[in-house]
Amino acid sequence: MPIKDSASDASALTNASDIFSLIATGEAVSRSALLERSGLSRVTVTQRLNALIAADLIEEAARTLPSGGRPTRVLAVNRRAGHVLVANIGEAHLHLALMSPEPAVIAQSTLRYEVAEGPAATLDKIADGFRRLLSDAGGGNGILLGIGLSLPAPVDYKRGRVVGPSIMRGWDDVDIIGPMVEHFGVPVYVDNDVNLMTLYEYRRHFPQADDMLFIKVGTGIGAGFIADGKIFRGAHGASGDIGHIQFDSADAPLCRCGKLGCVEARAAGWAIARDLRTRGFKADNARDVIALVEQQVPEAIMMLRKAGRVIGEVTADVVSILNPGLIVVGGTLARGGDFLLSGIRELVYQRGLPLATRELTIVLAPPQADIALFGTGQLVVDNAFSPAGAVALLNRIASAAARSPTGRSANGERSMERAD
Amino acid sequence: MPIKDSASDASALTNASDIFSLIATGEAVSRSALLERSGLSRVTVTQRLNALIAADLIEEAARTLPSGGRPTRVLAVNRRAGHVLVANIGEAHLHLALMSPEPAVIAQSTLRYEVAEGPAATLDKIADGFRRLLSDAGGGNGILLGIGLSLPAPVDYKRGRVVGPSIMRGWDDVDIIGPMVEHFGVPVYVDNDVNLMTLYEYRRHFPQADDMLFIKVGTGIGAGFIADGKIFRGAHGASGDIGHIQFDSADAPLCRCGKLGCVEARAAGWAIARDLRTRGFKADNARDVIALVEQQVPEAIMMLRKAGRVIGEVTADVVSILNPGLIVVGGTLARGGDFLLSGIRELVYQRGLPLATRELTIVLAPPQADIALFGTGQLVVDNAFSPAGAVALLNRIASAAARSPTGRSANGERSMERAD
DNA sequence: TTACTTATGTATAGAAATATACAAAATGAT
DNA sequence: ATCATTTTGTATATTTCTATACATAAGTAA
Repeated sequence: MPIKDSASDASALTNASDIFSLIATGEAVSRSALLERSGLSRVTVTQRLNALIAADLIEEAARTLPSGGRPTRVLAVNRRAGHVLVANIGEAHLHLALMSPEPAVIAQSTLRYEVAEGPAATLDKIADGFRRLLSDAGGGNGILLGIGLSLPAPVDYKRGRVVGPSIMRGWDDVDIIGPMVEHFGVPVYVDNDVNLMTLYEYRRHFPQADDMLFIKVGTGIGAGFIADGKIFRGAHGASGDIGHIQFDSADAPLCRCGKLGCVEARAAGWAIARDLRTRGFKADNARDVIALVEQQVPEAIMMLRKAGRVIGEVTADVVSILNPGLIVVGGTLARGGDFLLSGIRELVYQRGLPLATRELTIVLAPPQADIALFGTGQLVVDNAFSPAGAVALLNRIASAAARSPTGRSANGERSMERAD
Repeated sequence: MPIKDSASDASALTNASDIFSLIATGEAVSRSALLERSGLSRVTVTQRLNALIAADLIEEAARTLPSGGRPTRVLAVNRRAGHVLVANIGEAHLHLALMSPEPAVIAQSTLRYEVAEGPAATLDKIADGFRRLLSDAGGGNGILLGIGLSLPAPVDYKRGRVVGPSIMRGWDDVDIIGPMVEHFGVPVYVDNDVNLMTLYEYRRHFPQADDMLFIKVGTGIGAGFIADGKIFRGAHGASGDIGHIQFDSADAPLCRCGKLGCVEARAAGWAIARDLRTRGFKADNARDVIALVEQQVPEAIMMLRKAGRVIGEVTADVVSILNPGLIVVGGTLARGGDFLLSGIRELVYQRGLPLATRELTIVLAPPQADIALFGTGQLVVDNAFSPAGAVALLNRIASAAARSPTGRSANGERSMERAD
């Protein structure tokens, strides 16, 4: 009865979201793990899993796990099953990428732009860039899982909007998700770049940490926080704004935010560059500072050390308040290594209570470019593979299949073959 | 077929945890809401709900909700279905209570004790006190939902142990849950008192807030934080330790923790009492300070105002880091009202970025004694009524019924009556 | 090779949940 | 009083899931 078969297959597929999510999030990598974690019966798991495999969403990996008996077959999301589109909006350029679910870059492009262009034109430019990436890459692989945008501003994540005045002039409270959904009809996520860097460091390098503080020390200073495995965003998406915590002192420098004595004005890339310029060096931003440090210029090294202690002071406060188990220091100035880190460590261990610091690890982020972009990809994939996201995804696939009566997927025959 | 009926009833009851949890947490108060929220069919919801009503766990409230048609019947947990036992361990006394699920006190007692007695003897003393409360109250109502302990020390909530050196000398890393479970065979929860005060303020007075910061200003200073509706506890349960954040200054006072310039040493009840004594007043703790403030003693008022500004300084940092939407100030010194609050407000709005403070509300906690004790009851009830807790609870009820073949509950007849 | 172990698939009967349809109840509005 | 409206209960046939049992697969260790 081929008709009934394909009907039950389709329902098995849309009901397979729990199975899919367990595999995709790595919570269960084998059939037996699926049985345990899902609480479903062996028959049901087998049936749903077969539907996922027939639809080419899940595949058996080549490797197996030793078990003492028959080796466990490892299940994984088919990396050609889907892709994501991400954009990192900087101050002077847009960095776009088509990514696989790992996430890894399939294709990318960089576009010039200025904040002055405003949100509508910029979002159109991004949509155009996305379409070009897709067509250049032959349409990508499989289904478009979702779209992500990284912005250098506070973002109300739930509403997907920039909140408050920021570098992104003209974007305050502008709807970003709406236009992008209209263009592509897939889930769209928007977040602050530091949050996304934090997410990527966590998921890629420190997945075992439950709580993690990420400190970005670049031209500006910001922090992101992972609590209980999730990004902590605060009430209005403005959490982690440690750059503008003030310290009193006689010579408190003026910050670009207009206040006196902010951490940024004492320790950010722009502040160090400012101080180096007064000493006759040529330096405009964090990259110039690091270049001087790498040339072993004593003044630059001294200032980086001093910046470390300033950041350490505020980090000690953060440690008292949040009690993280791990602190990861990234951003351009983190390339300065121990010159930056030693000062942070010094102040944190000096000021923190023994309890909060006795099992605290402070490390440098492994050097890697474009962390925010990868983090954006990770965010989209995490959402697509979450239980709720998986439901939506499989519904999307099912309705797409219903519209094109040529078959459920590119592999209609294969599913027939399996169904027998 | 009465035999089959009662068997299917029993299975309907243990499967009813999802329904129970929805009602108990207030997520669904009517049958139609249950249908929507659970995603189950009408028949299934009706069957499970009947099992819960037959077991006297859920009842129909007298009031109904207008709907335009037939009024909606309101469902609620039968307040006589269960009770909790809670203990607040202070520095010189144990405060025990038997509570209903609201939570409201059914019976209570206060026992003298000293920290020097050590954990084993203290836990025995608590268990004895609990048993006396139970027998005095005629065994409480219904099933014992769980037990909760509030401690004036950092607690690793997941492990249920005090972590690090603290006022609770001798308790570091001692198993608390094990002995109590052995005594009573029910779930046991242990948490820090400030966290529990935070939980109660949130659930009772500000349930609509997603993110909330609670600052306790008493003899000591501490903070608790609600993130996304849950207590945020940090990696080792030491989050919220704002009392020992340091500010540099020429005259930095010595803190009882051994460091210089801590917030506590400048603004806590013990520090104000210390300063009042040097001026010839008699004051030992926060209560004495408030007594002087209420007598309009100018020096006391001045010092409370100053303390407010110190707390405001550290609160401004917390706001930058966490970006809460609501700050609630409680503890003994909060009875000082605006004398304390104005300084906090002043510094927070002065130092915080516009974005973080533009929708920030800072309020006093409504005066109420024993908030920590109520918070402990709330914690136990919240856990018992959570989806996972409801599963365990109903299993416990089912196995208790299986052991006593006289009936599922005290109301066997009634369930028969309903079954027909 | 053979025995042992764990992983995995499937047939069958039975249990549980659903969809659908209808009926009855309880209120306000006309 | 009658009607419209919403809530709530239940009977029926059907679908879906489970439990149980058995069979087979694919390694390791003797």
